[in-house]
Amino acid sequence: MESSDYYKSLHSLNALAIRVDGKLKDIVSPDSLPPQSSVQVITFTSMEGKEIYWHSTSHIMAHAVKDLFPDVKVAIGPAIEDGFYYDFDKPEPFTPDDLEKIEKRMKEIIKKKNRFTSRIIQKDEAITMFQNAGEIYKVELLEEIADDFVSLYDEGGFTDLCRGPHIPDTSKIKAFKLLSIAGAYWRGDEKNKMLQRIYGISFDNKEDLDKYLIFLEEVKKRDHRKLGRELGLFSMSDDIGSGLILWHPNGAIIRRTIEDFWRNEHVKADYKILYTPHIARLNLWQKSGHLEFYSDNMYSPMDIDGVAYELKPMNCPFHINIYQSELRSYRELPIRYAELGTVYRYERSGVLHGLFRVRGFTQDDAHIFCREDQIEDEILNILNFTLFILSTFGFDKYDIYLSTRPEKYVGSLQNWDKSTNALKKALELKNLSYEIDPGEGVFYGPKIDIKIKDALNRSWQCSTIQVDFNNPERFNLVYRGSDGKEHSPIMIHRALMGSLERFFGVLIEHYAGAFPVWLSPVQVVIMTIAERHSEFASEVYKILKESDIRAEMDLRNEKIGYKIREATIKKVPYLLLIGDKEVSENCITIRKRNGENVGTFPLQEFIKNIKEQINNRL
RNA sequence: GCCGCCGUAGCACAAUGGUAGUGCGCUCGAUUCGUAAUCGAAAGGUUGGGGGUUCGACUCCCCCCGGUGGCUCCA
Repeated sequence: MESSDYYKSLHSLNALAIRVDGKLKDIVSPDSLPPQSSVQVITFTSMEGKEIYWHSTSHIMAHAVKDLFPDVKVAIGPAIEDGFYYDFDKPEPFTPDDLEKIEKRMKEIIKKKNRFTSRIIQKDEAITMFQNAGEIYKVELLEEIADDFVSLYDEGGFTDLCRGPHIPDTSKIKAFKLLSIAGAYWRGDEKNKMLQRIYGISFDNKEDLDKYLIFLEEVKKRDHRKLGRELGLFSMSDDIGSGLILWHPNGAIIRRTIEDFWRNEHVKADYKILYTPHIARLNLWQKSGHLEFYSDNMYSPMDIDGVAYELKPMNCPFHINIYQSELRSYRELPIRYAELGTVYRYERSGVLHGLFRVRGFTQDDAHIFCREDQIEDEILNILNFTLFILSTFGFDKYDIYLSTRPEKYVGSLQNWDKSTNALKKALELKNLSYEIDPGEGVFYGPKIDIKIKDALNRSWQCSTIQVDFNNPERFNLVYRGSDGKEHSPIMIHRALMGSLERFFGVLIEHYAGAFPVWLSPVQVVIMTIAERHSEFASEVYKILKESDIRAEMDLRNEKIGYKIREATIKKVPYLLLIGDKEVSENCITIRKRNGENVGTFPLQEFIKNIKEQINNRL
């Protein structure tokens, strides 16, 4: 929640009743009430109201910090998606040691069963109070509040400017943990002073905390940077540079498989596949407006024979150029150009993160040029196509956002309304629930962002569908209509996976490195018990290769247990064991990476089976 | 970019300012052993780079490079 929102509705809270599991637990009554007082009832059942627990815990943390470091100034401390934080202004950095001390002090406060009480006071009175206490950040917040009254919450002598609500008393926190310390700008603005933020989480029982800590362990285990190295998928190198990805053989196999699938499906969906250069003359970027609107993300131009060229941060101008290479008729539309286009964008060093945020990446980009009357159908098509592609990779849950007109925009209000409604209508036709992100559209048009949810229910921004009024105008795009006159086409940008790099990173974490068979770099490892089985194993290998199955052989003079362990760690879906029995019966024994011993079968039966899985993209 | 933390062999990690080590992996040798680690040997390092303090620096200080947790931004 934005800090401004956070305090915006301070005035609406005059008194608070708290119910837990339907039973009235507490009424927090203010000492003084403005004339128009009312009672707000908050009902929550145990951790259903976890934000309230988290918010209350952040107060307790701030209380503990003030106890231990009286000179620290407190800023804000809200509940967030996973836990809470509080920002502090303290000259010396907090150390991990300090975290332990703070935790210890928090436990003492919790034990005291301090009641959370609220009171409403005059804003001016509050300002004086916080000014006297030296709490300059609270004063700054207070000064922005329009109302005459504000609410304060107190717990054991720690008083904070706060809208509430809170748990009845500190003892309701049964388990908590402080997780990390990080820098954060006051009010999120880098022009402001950097404060120290402590993150934490809390629960009303210990088991849930343990579960959460296990979840964090699982997140660590799935980290694509760790798995990327262990499985030979990708790397980055100091010699090459930050944010630039080397795709190793196993990663490259997965990428190629994704690309082949992507291209085939695009051809089926009547897209034309393009290839375009990585650099273009600076003039082009001037014309497209990128130089004006996007230069912060672009690299310095290079000089080629006295002409300035620029590394491409986007593919659109190239596709537009191809559109313009001929006169277009209304009969041709929609024209759908798709490209796995590699772009380079400057990203600040601090934001780079594995495959999730890089400086060179390949977008699964497409630009659709259509008539106004086709826009709804096209968006619906794209939406269907997106959901199909995503579900193929096991993503069936999404958060969808519709971003509307920002303050700085190009195009007519009429166009904005029309296309925003088209996006809305498509979402509603598909019966997809979405949230509106007001003012978060791109300057050139509204967009739909789809955040996919992975196996751990974490959200990732990948797909985006954007309507563009800017480029058709800047490049003066036209088509000849049935009336014989020139018309301006609508342009839609879309990326389904977003970028191959980020999508790959998400895939790695989603599957925890255990890719489905069709994506697995190595689908089968054939392993022998003893050296006398090598010949038979080689025959099996040859047949599998001929069947287009990605197989490897392990003929080493090692124990079978060792070979199994190694292949299992590499997350190879099928292990084929070959010993005396298999040779004499002319079959193979199958073991899966999850440890399941499937049994002994004729090779052809296995091939038929695995091919079926691969063809069905399982 | 900013704040904090980190940088030691391919990987994971040790080493109160006093000779740089362990495990895994790699290489070699032995073992031919049926469902997650056979035994042994050897190789492998200007401790990210530069400068300083010190008789002596992996260790302390400064600058740079890179990574990392966040802030902001985003595919």
